[in-house]
Amino acid sequence: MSLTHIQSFVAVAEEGHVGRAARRLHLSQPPLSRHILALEDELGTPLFERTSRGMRLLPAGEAFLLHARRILAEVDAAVHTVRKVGTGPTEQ
Amino acid sequence: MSLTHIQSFVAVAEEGHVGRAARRLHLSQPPLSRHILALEDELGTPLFERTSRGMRLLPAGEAFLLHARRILAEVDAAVHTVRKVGTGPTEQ
DNA sequence: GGTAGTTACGAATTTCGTAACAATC
DNA sequence: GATTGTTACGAAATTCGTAACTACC
Repeated sequence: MSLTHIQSFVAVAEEGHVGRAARRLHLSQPPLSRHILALEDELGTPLFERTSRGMRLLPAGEAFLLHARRILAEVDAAVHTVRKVGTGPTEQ
Repeated sequence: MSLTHIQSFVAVAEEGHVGRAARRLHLSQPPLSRHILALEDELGTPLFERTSRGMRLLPAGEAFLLHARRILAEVDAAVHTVRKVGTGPTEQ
């Protein structure tokens, strides 16, 4: 599991479409499709239902999405906090 | 930034020593040292003070440690939640 | 036949470990 | 000189993109 995979998952979940998510991430479809497959393989369960029009979240995917967003938000918060402290009062 | 880097950071923060953290992670020292350097480079500020006996957290590192632990805990929770839902009532 | 996701495969990138280095006691 | 972290560098592993494939309207 990697942050890249998590970002990919969120993009596909939000777009409901690997192709659009790939464009949004400036990536081609195959690697993005592989990210999702790797995630599903690692978690041991499918996260999406493949329809003729795209990808629809399964219950496991809905559950993962909540955590995924929290993880990415926490990473963001970590970066901002550290940058603030790092350039803070004691720093030259 | 990757989850691997975050795990490496937490191990070094807890051990106060790259060598011990490397053994704990089943990794050799150089890659682990590089993980920390990459993290510091990406965050734009040092996280540790290098002493003659090991690594001591700087204020920026202390701040990052709180977030890092939350990120790893959230990843863990995501895995467990999805596994539970995935093998849940609707699944065969 | 058009639109969707996936698989094959070679090229580019990343990451590892051994060895050598630098610095502090 | 022993113990620490870091840099050099070649080998191994990963990840990418193009092209080809499969499946469903």
